[in-house]
Amino acid sequence: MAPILNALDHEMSKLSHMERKLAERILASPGEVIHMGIRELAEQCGTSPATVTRFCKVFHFKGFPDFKVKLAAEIAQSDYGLQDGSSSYQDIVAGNPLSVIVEAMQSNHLASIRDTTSLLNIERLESVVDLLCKARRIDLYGMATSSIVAQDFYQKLIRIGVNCTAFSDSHMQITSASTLSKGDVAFAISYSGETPETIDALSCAGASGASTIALTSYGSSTLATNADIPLFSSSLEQGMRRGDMASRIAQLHIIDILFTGMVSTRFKDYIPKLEQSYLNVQQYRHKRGGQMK
Amino acid sequence: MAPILNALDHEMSKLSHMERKLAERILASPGEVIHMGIRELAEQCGTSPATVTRFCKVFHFKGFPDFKVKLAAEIAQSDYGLQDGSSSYQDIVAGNPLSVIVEAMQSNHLASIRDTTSLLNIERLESVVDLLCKARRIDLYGMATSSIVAQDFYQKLIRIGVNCTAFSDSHMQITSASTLSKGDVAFAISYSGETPETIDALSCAGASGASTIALTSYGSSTLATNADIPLFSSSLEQGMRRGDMASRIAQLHIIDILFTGMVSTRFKDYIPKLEQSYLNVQQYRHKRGGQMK
DNA sequence: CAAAACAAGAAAATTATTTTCATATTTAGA
DNA sequence: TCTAAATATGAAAATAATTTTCTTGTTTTG
Repeated sequence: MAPILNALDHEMSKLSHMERKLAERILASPGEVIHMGIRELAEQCGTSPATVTRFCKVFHFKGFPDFKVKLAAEIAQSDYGLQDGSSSYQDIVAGNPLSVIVEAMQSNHLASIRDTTSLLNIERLESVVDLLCKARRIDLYGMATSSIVAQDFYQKLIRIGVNCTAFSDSHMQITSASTLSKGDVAFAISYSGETPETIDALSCAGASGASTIALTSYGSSTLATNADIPLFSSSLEQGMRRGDMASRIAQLHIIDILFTGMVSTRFKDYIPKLEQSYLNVQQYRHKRGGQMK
Repeated sequence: MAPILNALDHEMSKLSHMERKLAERILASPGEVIHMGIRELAEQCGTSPATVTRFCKVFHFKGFPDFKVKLAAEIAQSDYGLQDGSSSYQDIVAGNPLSVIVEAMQSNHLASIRDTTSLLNIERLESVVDLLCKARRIDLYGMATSSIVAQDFYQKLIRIGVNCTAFSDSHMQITSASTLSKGDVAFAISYSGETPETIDALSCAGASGASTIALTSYGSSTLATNADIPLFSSSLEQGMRRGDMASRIAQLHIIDILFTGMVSTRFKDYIPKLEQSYLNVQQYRHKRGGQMK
């Protein structure tokens, strides 16, 4: 599966002192090594370029550049392998070089999307899509980070002519919620599921007769319990305070599924509007560009 | 699926005669090209090494060796993907059942994050993180979908006490841009890289003396060309009008990396602020909850 | 305890890549 | 149409990267 890195590890005992240092460095972060020069790698291992070249030849590569290209290919493949199975969330701590952050972030976001997808309940999603399609009016509630997700959904829905509004002001949320009635939908978003403003708004909407949907991180939360239909994004390990980054990506993933589901089931109604809104923006731009010249 | 080869194909019309020959040769058998020297490739295309180097820079690579390593990684990925067929971007069409949509969406979002990560230039990211950390003031520009990304970044930066603002109003963008000066940073976001309002704002910011950063989809665009430092998220096949969904996820992925990079390099300055802002929100809520009961 | 074998770096040689510069070609404007 | 500017391109110089050679010091072995 990973012939090169495997070989480095396995042949470790047969290598000389400096060669072992090289092998260790490469195994530690191969992703970094493929972007290094021979001089740089040698320095980092307290050795000389000559030794690096010899090292590459020991493993039957033409030279260092050849080694890099082959290693890059191997890494790309094994990164891909992450897709099936091992999903681990990495916490990010002080002083990490950017290359480590990039890898950790990729790993977190991939895991987050995968985990969220596997938690999805198709039937429940279908009910939500159906409710949203039939809704006379849709209210979106979300504070802080979750307001970003709400705004995103809002922009999408507007483009297909759905009557909806996104609120991040807690007073406006409640005000709007109290004017909803049967056939309307309130859609509340909260990472923790414990944001009091959002809980209040959704409860109020439910009391007014609207259907209520909650999108929160997986686990029993007040918001999810109060909703007619709860949807869940994957939750990260507790205490990872910076973990709402992956969660937001997962929530947007769900939003995309819901939106695409709406467009797909009501193709004939929505697609022309989507095309039209796209073209209108283009045309407006063109006109403006012409005027400016 | 294959951002580099895709870009070569897609940008073909914008390339010059010799550059097109190069693109064609590379597309014909990329697997061969990654094992060639610059001289060899030049010869096979009846051109000079100089043109090859320039060609690589057009596509924002550091140089020919950098191009080879990145291409090797991409080929390895797509080869692997062919085995289970799940790695390509899927377009979503009418009447698809939700289960298909869910799978397609997962595939798209995963591919988007992986592709974007593989395109990242660590040194460039480091420069951006450095600029952002040292900035006296940061302006964020983005229209429509991109304003969501800008808002997201804004919320993060505010939490660590950075002096910044996110604009989606084109007049405000320009107004603010013209008041920037040396030591300030303008950060523009656009999926297409051709949003006129955003281009104007970034140019204006540059003229005012600020450092300019662009975040766009991969490929040569006006916005990227005008920026001091361009950053790229992976681009989808043309014509996939609903494709900005994956792009937005990829852009948020980059924002997360930048933000985490800032926090990580300036741990001592930022973390206390981050903790404090978190605790303050909690405390405020608790107080409010008490009063209401 | 020598002689052979090996490891490893310094520096030279080679090779690869990038940049500069001069020239040819195309494009845009008068 | 002609000229000026912009662009494209290759030759060659400059730079950088890599490999090889040569030397030295170390370990191993008889």
